[in-house]
Amino acid sequence: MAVQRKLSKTEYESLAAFRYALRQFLRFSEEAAQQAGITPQQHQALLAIKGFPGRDAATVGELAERLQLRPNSTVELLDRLVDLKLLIRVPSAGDKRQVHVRLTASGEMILDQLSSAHKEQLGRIGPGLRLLLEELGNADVQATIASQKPPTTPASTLLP
Amino acid sequence: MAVQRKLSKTEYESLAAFRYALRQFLRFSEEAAQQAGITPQQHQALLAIKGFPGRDAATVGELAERLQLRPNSTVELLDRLVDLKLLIRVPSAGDKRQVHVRLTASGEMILDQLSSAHKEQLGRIGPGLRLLLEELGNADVQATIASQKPPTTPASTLLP
DNA sequence: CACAATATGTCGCGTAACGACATAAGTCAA
DNA sequence: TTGACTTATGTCGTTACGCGACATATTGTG
Repeated sequence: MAVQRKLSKTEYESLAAFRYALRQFLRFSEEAAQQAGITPQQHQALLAIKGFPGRDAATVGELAERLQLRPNSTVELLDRLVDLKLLIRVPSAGDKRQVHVRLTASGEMILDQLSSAHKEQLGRIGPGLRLLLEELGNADVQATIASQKPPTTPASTLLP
Repeated sequence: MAVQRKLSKTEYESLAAFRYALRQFLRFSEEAAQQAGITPQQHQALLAIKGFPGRDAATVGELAERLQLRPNSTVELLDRLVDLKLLIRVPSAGDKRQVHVRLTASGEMILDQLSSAHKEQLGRIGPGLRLLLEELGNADVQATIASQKPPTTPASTLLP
């Protein structure tokens, strides 16, 4: 299938607006993590563990997938969190190659605080993000090719 | 206003699922950029320029805001893109402190290719992301505090 | 006109993620 | 059982991005 080329100016603006919103959210997240005394990556790891579907622990491999990191990078990230006493390694009962990882009380506190802040922030910006995504989904292929007929007013121009 | 604490397991899972989806998208984006021969950051810069609202050029400061980077970091990023001949600096007509930046033909080609791929991908994952955001927005504060009554089945458990 | 504020640019540093490699534990077939 | 092969985790040196601190040029302001 050939890649469809020649996007309209409006589509570029929509894509850019989406990334801008994403970066703003990630910046908020980074600053929140820093204020909590950890790095953004450490925050992500804590959340991936506590928020693992159906469990509140996970193996290194599972976290590597959820964080989209190489397994060895994940090990290094977890090492730092263990040093901070925010999580502990738990030898797996079954497969002894695996190592489970679980939050400590300190880890839970920090994650709780950060997650509350993030939930609030997502409540604020969520609707805007959804609008941007909808706008990108509605991409009128006709107007895209012809680069004519301005499509429905882009949400990107409506946001602050 | 006091930060609301004690999130439910479901809320942690929703937050984690959202970040997982985000990371998957960003990973896709990173790989697409690499295959196009540039770094993810360079791709973001090209998009921010071409997708700047109302213009197809921007100043360093404007890009710093849109990319959520420090101005000096932005300069370095732009330097690399100029080296690659993907964009050019244009002295500002008015304020001579400012420097505008614009894509070259090569830059346009690469961005066009990448943007098409991203538009496709967002068409695929957009609906899932919107569901996750809606789920996070609907956060039933009642159930959150009591940590009881499983809320509406989380979209995170429905996705592949 | 002095002086503060703004915009861009330079340099050295800290660090996160990676690739390449190492080790331990499980699996499977003959 | 043994041996070969795979999987899971961990170690180490390298690379590159973003940053803080600082420098320069232009603009605004009293």
